[in-house]
Amino acid sequence: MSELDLETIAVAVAPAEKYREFLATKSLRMTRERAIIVDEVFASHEHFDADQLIQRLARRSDGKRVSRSTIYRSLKHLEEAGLIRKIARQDDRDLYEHDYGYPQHDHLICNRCGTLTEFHNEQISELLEQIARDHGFRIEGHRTEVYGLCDNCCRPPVTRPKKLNLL
Amino acid sequence: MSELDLETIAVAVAPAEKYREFLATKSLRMTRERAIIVDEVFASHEHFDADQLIQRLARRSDGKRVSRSTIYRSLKHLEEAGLIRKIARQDDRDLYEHDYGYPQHDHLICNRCGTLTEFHNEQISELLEQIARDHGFRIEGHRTEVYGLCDNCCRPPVTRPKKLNLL
DNA sequence: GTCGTTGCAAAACTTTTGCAGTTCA
DNA sequence: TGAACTGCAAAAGTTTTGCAACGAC
Repeated sequence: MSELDLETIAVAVAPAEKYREFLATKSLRMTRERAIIVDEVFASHEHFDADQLIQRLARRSDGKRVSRSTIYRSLKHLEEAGLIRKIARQDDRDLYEHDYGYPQHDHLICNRCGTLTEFHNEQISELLEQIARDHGFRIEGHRTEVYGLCDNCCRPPVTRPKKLNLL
Repeated sequence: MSELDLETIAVAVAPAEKYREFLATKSLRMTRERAIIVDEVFASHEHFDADQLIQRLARRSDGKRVSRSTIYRSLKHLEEAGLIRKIARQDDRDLYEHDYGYPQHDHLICNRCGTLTEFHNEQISELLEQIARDHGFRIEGHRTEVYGLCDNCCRPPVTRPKKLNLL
């Protein structure tokens, strides 16, 4: 099984604080709603889409509800602030992941079960840098999505005929 | 300036013919509309989105109009048939490019002007193969998008303030 | 007090779908 | 002839926006 082999990197300030700084630079305000959202976004390291975040916020027992519009508006901010980034589209929705306090990485995406596996490879980054240089291009970021079948899905089905279990 | 340094590869059959074969395998029919669409899609090698294709078809002087629904339906077929593929999202629309008669490649995408520059690098493919192997993952394809500023956009602006011209 | 912000409902947009009539094989 | 196809209009689904009330600084 492929395990997550990346580690969280040390960050100078918490996401909420970084968000606050970002807001300050644009003369925007840290509101109750924005605090709730950045909290919830960084409460779990899973990738998520807008709808899932809306669900998670609706499920909170503390009644800290935030409207759909505000969530969409905040996702834009968080992306602009470099706290999260879009990684792909899945089921016609934009998928986000943490971009702050987490090293650059790419994804293996299973065409059958949708599982995302993260990986990091420095050589690829170096090659891309080289290629960009050759084209007079200044890299700000990249996204590599590898599609195919994950470990689980390219094995023969685990639910074999009973007969085989007896062999 | 970065020029397109990829060449069209020889293909055994024309796109329209390949489409016909695909349709045959699914007991579908080659209709007047489908012929018009595959023709128009392969008339130019530029990447495009559904709306642009609709515009191009609407602009045809021969009056070969095709409805929006049929175009969307055909794009799905063409993708499934391996004739085109989605390369990214731009302006909230799926962007397509030719996938038949054209070698695998990736893109440098300018964050400012949106220009797409194609490149191909075999070493990256090999690295990805290696990484996939390590994870028990079977690659079916990949997409690498490099974001940043293209050659043009990372130079100082050519249209300077008038004052500077007088210095 | 001044703006920025929120929530709501409505709008905007791309893409999909149901259906009646049409066409291909 | 019959199943597949088209075009239309309507629907679906996500994301955005106008606006009046509200809240941060």
